[in-house]
Amino acid sequence: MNILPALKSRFRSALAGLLEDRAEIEKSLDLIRRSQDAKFGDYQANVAMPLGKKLGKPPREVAANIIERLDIADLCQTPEIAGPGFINLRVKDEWLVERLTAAVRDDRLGVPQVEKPRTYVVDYSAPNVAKPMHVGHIRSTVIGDALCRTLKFLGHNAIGDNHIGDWGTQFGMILYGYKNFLDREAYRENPVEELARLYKLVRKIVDDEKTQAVVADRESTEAKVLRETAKLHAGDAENRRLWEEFLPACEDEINRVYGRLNVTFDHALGESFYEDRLAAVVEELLKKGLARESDGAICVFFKDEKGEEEKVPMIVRKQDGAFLYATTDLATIRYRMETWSPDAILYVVDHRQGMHFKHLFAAARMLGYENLELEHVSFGTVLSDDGKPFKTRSGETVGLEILLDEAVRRAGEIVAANDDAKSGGPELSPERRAEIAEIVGIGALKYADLSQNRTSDYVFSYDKMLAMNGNTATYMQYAYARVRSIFAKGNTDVEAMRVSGVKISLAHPAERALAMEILRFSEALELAVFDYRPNQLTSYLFELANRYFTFYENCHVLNAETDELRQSRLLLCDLTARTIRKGLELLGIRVVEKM
RNA sequence: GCGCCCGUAGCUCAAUGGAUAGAGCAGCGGAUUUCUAAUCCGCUGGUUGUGGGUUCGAGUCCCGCCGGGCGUACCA
Repeated sequence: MNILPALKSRFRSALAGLLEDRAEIEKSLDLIRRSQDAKFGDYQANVAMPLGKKLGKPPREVAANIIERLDIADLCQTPEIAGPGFINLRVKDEWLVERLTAAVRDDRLGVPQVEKPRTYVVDYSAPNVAKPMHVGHIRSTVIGDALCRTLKFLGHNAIGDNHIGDWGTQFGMILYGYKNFLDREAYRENPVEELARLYKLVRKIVDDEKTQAVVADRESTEAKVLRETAKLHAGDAENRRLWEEFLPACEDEINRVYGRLNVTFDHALGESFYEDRLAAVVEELLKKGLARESDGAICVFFKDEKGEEEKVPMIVRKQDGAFLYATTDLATIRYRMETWSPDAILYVVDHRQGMHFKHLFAAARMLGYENLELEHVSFGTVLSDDGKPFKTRSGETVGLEILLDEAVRRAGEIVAANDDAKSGGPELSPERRAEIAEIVGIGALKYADLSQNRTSDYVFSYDKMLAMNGNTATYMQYAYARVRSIFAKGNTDVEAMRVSGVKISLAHPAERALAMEILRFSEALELAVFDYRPNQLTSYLFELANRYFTFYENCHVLNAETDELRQSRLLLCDLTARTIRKGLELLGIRVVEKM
């Protein structure tokens, strides 16, 4: 058992004599946390202050009562009462050593599987296949993938589903463009590029018409686009044939990007998959009296807090009979419930769609999905350094691959410069350098996003993400490579060492601090999953790498005073390397042995 | 207008209602016959936009104000 659960277990027993209500006890246990400052010990229990009020006693007295009942001597040194009633706890070194020894031989590094696995559907990335992926897809893709991996590692049944946009208006744009502006030669050579050009062209025409006075007796391009979409949805043979022709090429394109990003999905059930389930959703809403016709559209209206009807409804069928993403999303919830009956569905989608999800979730509850946790895991916008949404100088959105290429190019420069500067001369071949640059560059891009609190906007900067200092993937990958190089230099048989039964020593404060952090890995994972914030994991890894380097400066490994100490420190190195590697793996970031 | 989100060090950002609000960058000062210095150690830097309230305790919760972003009926 890890530190925090162990502490909670002891406090649970101690509090049982003081409090009747089990729920109250569990609530109190949440107030046991890691100390912010080492001088207050390793962990602190803040339970006595609120309890003091409830029991009508001074908090310090309550704290003393709790300590009296606490059976913790094997785990901690004598608890101390401080300030208004904090209980400070310092874990015994013997206990840490015991846990570390267990972790050394454990593939999971001592991280337990959850006792009650839940089933999660994680809905992330969801690009429109009709247009190339761009900067706006990074966050959803990267955060969703990391959450999915972490949930799985903790023992949950997590299902990653890429709800790709393969059925909406954007296909109407392409169909219209194909029929009116196609460059056959270009299409034959690179269909995806030509379709992307057509999409942008039609999009521009539609947008331009909106700012100009449209000639009244002429149908707008937007209307023509919508008609192509409607024809596709109605089963028009030609549009259907074109759709089937376009789709595979578009999918190959996005899959190539996922390959580079090291992102995977369990399913990729796009909007078109739900095509024949949409009408039934609308019918059910009508039948149950949840939806009604308004201005020719079928709408679900919601009540606000005062019980008054909100002005803006959720439209599930348009005047022209076409369905919208609200309809698709409802059909998708139903399908997911029928197929996987999940406990939760997480939508990793940017914050601007907040109202859509508020409506969607309300509608889902009205349809009877009341025990299903529906979560909009929202995130902010990617900005450039002028504080405005990240665009090219001409105002266009930036293609995702251009970003990847530039990050990799810059990483390549850094890798080459470092290798050239090595005291023994360069040790990496040009091919190896290129492989490392790809891993470092893409890792930097992903980590920069994941290390940010997802709810806020963030400023995109190559310099920041590839910085060699600070909370970056580069720093973490470097720490990993440094640890691994010790094994290479020392000709260490790591596998043999793990089963050798060497006793780990924590005599030096830097050793102990590192050990403590290694054992906190599962805590960090639980925090990351608790409110779906991978930055909890990156913060942990940064702290771990920091403590490793402090250890590295203070505690010589290969030239340790005795062989036992050398073995002990090698084990700490091994645990550090494995924890960094596993942590980065859960973020979808790879490591290299040399850089 | 209404709704949602945000405002923390010069800059970029952390901080499940807990002790003296933390990092990185930038600035200043140290450490290298190196286990890869892409490192480490120290210093400087704050009325957490603002005014109230709740609480033993507020950056965090509630209300007002100021400033910013986003959304607001047939795109997603």
